[in-house]
Amino acid sequence: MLSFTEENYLKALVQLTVFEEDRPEVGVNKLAETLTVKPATVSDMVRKLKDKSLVNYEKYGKISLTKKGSLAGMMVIRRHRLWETFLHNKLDFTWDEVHELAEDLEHIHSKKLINRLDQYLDYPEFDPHGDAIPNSEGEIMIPFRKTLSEVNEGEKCRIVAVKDNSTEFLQYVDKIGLQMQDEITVTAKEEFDSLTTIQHKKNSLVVSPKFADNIFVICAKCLKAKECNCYA
Amino acid sequence: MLSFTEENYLKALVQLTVFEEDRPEVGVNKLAETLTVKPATVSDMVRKLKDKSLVNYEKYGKISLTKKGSLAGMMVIRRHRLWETFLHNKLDFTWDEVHELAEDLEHIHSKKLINRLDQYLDYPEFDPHGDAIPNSEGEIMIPFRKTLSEVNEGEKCRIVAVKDNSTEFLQYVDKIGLQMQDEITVTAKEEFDSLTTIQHKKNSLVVSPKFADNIFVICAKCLKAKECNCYA
DNA sequence: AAATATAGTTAGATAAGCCTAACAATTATA
DNA sequence: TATAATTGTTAGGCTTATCTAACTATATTT
Repeated sequence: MLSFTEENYLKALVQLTVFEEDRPEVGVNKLAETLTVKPATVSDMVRKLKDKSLVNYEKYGKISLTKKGSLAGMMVIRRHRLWETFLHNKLDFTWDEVHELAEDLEHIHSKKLINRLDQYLDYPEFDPHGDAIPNSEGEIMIPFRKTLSEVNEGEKCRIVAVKDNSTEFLQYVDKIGLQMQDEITVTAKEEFDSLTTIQHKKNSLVVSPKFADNIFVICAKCLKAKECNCYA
Repeated sequence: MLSFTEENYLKALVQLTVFEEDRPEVGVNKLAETLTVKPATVSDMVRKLKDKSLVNYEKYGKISLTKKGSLAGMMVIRRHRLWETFLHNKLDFTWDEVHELAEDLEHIHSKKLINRLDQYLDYPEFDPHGDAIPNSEGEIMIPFRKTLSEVNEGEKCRIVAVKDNSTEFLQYVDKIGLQMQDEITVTAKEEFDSLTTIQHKKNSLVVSPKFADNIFVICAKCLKAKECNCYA
């Protein structure tokens, strides 16, 4: 049985090596930063995870997940995202409130519980932030998507997810009126200060690069995104 | 913020001093036994709880809850019983499965979460085992009830709760066909071996004293039980 | 009241997770 | 390539929650 802490290490590793970066390995410092602990702590812990065959690691080398570790991490993410969906869909929590609560709920281990919850929610594919929910085998759809920053001028796209799950960011998205599945068009990209202007419904909005980096979209051109899905 | 462990100590103390015994204090050994830890461990922990003003305690004395400790313990029990009700009513878990899962869920602290859950469940008064659920102020109805063992020969009563929440006991109750709110009549009490014979629907059942001690009933005579309720 | 039994305490250990401070290895750069 | 910067490791400490073993206080019984 994995501890609360071990699970958080594995979850962070999945996030860093599967979701965020394309390289399936990560250094001690990066992991420490993600978990807001000191590198010394990670050094110790990674040795422990290696002993349990959850990660591959050699002194002074990079950290990567074994199949076992990856599955365990993926299950934590499955639980997290299912609870988020429950809180949002059934208990009417706003999308900026659910992440923090799910940080605790994700550590409840019962497989039966989580599968019942999945059923109760009618097998949702995405959580309230637009992230795919791994299935009970730990497989996840990786949708073909990019950040708003990567969209070319003139292109039309659909907002499908957010990268940053912080309250501050999510409330800001609410404030300017954007919602998941909304269609937008990039009308201008300013070279000088990297501001992006988008057309959304009847309004024209100007967003910062920091903002645009944290919005995931699927472009009109590849709306057959479903066909591009793959499993991690 | 209380730790997982501290909460379990407080919960056990509420159970021992409010629900089970009438004396509002308990010894180190008894508490240790309840928590399945060694008395030495309790000795240490109780000192820590005293420092936090959660219990009253003097060396070699008895342990009792302060108002603060009692409220905290009651909230753990509220969370436990609401989660049990959720698991049973919404996720279709059987009554013998819910206790164990709720042991983990009860430690999720968010007051907002638990109050939303309460609302979602339509403010249930009792959990699946017939135990009253403390309200958001930590108040609880103590129903006027007794164990089946205490019922006199010839008396009619209604099953309202079980004392033992173990899978084994609950499955046994299921097996012999008893359900909460069922009416039964004590038709015989054998002096020699303390077996109790009850009439239940069309059947006559013989139950052991161990069994009868773990079934709570309200007698026909005092069916105005609601009027006898008090708050702890 | 003395002897015994029960109940409770203390001291010293251990394991998990974290820290700081000092050091070592690796990588980048002049 | 030598030096500097970055990255990672080790040693030693701290806290929480637990244990065992030895001891002490209180309660019961003869």
